[in-house]
Order: sequence, then C-alpha cells, then structure tokens
Amino acid sequence: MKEFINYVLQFGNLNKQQTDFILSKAKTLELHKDDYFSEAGKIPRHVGFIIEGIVRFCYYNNRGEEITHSFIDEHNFVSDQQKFEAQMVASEYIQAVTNCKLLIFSKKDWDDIGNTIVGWEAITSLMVKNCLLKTIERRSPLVSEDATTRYLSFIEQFPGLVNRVPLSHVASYLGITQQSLSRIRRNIR
Amino acid sequence: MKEFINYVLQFGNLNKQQTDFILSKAKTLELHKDDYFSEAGKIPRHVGFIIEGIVRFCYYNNRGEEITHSFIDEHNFVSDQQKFEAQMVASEYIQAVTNCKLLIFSKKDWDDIGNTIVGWEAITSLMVKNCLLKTIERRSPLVSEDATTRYLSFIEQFPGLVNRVPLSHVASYLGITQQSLSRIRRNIR
DNA sequence: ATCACTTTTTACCAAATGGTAAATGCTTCC
DNA sequence: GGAAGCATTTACCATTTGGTAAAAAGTGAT
Repeated sequence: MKEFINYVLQFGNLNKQQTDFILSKAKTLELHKDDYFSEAGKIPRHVGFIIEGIVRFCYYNNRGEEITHSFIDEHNFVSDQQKFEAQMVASEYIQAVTNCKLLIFSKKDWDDIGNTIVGWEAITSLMVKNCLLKTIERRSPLVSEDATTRYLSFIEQFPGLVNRVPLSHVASYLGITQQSLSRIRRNIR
Repeated sequence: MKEFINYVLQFGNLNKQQTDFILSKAKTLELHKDDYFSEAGKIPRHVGFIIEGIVRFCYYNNRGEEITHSFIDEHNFVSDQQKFEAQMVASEYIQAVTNCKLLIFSKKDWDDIGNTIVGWEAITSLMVKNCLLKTIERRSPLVSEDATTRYLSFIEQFPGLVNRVPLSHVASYLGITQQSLSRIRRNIR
C-alpha cells in the first residue's frame, strides 16, 4: 500500500486524506504464475500496481509467434492504458510471469478517484507518460543492436529479472530465438 | 494553421475564441533539409507542428552509429516532450529530412496557453500520449521481425515517405545497414 | 555538358542468427 | 525415488545480415 502511494507521489502532491481515499478504492489481487491480468479480445477491467512479482505484455504477430512486448516488475504501474481508458477490447494480454500480488482499481473506482481528487488526472497522465517513455527507452534501442548487446542491456535494465523469467520469454522480448539466447549466455561466460 | 487546430480538436473541444488564442501564439518556422529543430546537448526551446516536410529523431549509440529513432511527417506534433517540458538538455536531436514548414510555440507561449485555456493540459497530455503510443506501435514490432518484414511494414506505416527519405536514414530506422536495405529492395521486385 | 560529390547498388566473404532435432537438466507430482 | 513433462543447452547446417570495397547512378554547380 505504502509503496503505491510513494509511487504516485513521484508525480504530484497529495495530502493524507487524499491518499487514504485512493487506498480505500484499492483491492488486492493475487495471480499465480501464468494467470492473466487482462486478455486479448476482452476489455481490460482494472489497472494495477505490482506489490510483488513480474508480469509481461504479449501479443501474437502475423506469423503466430508469441511476442513479449514488455516486462513490468515490482512497484510499477500496470495497465493496457489506452484500452482501459476507452474500455475497448485489448489486442495484447498481460500475464503473470511469477506469482504476483497486485493492488488493483476497477474502471469505476479509478474514475471515482478522478472525480474526487483535483489533479488526479494530471498525476495519472504523468504516470502513463512515464511508463510509455520507459517502454520506448528500453525497447527502441533493441532494434539497432545485435543479439548479445540486447541481452547485456536487458540485464542492465532489469537486474534481478533474468533469474526469475524463463529464458524463452526473455528471448521473445529480445526478438531472438531461445537457442540463440542460450548460445549467447554460454559465450558470455 | 487550420491543420493544427484540426489536429488539436481530435483530443478535446475548444471554441473559436480559444483556438484563435492558440494560433495567436504560433510562429512559423522554415527549415532547410538537414537543419536542426533541436539539438543534442541543448535545451529544446520549442514544440512544433509540421505543416509540410519530414523530420527525424536521432541519437548516437555506444558504438558511435547514428540511429534514426523515429520519423514525423506532415500534420503531426513534434516535440522532445520530456526534455521540453522540464527544459532539460536533450540527448536526441531533431533534424529536418526535407525542407519543412512548421508552426512552433516557445516554452513561454506554450505555458501561457496552458494558463489561459482550461483543459489545455488535458489535451496536450492526450496528444503526447498519442505520439508515444504511435512510436511504440511502430518501433516495437521491428524488434521481432526480419529485415524484409521491417521494410515492408515501414512502407505500410509511412506510405509516401520512402521516396522522400534517403535510404540510409530508413536503414538506420530499421536497424539494418544500407547495403542490406538495398539488397532487400532488389529482392522485393 | 562536365566535373565533383553524394547516394545507391553490387559483389564477395565473414560472422551472426534461425530452424530442426536431439540430449541434457530441472520440476512436479505421484 | 522415479516417471512425466517442461525448460535449457548443444549440435549441425541453411539462411540472413554485416563489413569492406568498388562500381554505378543520381544531383548540383559551374
């Protein structure tokens, strides 16, 4: 709980009364490894904040390959934002990579907070922009690097994630086959 | 002028008085091919809207290679947003790929608009989120596709751009060498 | 038209990555 | 503890891409 408030306070000031109100709307959700937080073809009903665990955003590309588009770990905001906001059918799914503990907010509660707390929209806008920028900063450089460099920068950007995420997911995130990634690991030592 | 207003109205409603006020703050700027709209190591002083022309976002990676991180063309918003907002030194530069005609706003004028028009911040937040999402949608899939597929989806996403942008820039955007791109072009026919 | 300059195409070989398949290692469940 | 089911590593070869270099094509200025 505390963690979520600290996270939010990065993006704007709120008093105790306001943060209490926000937390009064929060529910907790536990996901088992491989459970879905939201699914492709369905409308995302919640946004979340990861207390513990790792999730990934995925989709299937034209060739039917499952692509891991990003990882989100502890103390970060999770949302298929555009689809959640507009309550539209998602094209990506969000899946627990490990067992997870989340704080979640329904669309209604999220809107309630917006209608109650002045400046909440500005805060969430910053949160979302921040998430999007982080995604770009992490993903975009992968396009122009070779596989080994991609893997090394993955380790740098997500220290501590490598050992908790299956190799196949990391490979899919990096845009290489798991055989290549395995080979790269060997060559690095 | 009209185009910019139409663009903005996608993200929220404004009356004539408000749009007039916005336009009263706009200046026009012409850039020659290869001129910089903003430079790495300097603070971005303006945001812009492209009336005519194409610009690209670039940076140099660790190996000293120039990476084209994105292209922006006619009737789109151009801004190194995070750095502009915070008036921080940029790490990327924005360069005209063709001769360009832009509407631009200084930081002060942009803020003036925000202080005058209720809801302007919400509108620009949506604009920025939209730009970031578009960037992710375009760039991210490149990671997991082979060079030919990348090129084909580039053509799809930016129809009409291929013939106005030097091959070397396209190659750099796609994360491949220009020799490879040239070869791919040949094989496609 | 010619020259100088830049961009694009080719060619050739080396290196990196993918595809297929099998072997090994690691969990989980009984 | 053993068997079944995944996950990871290895191996082998085919394919793709990169690096270097040179040729060809395009552009602009005089």
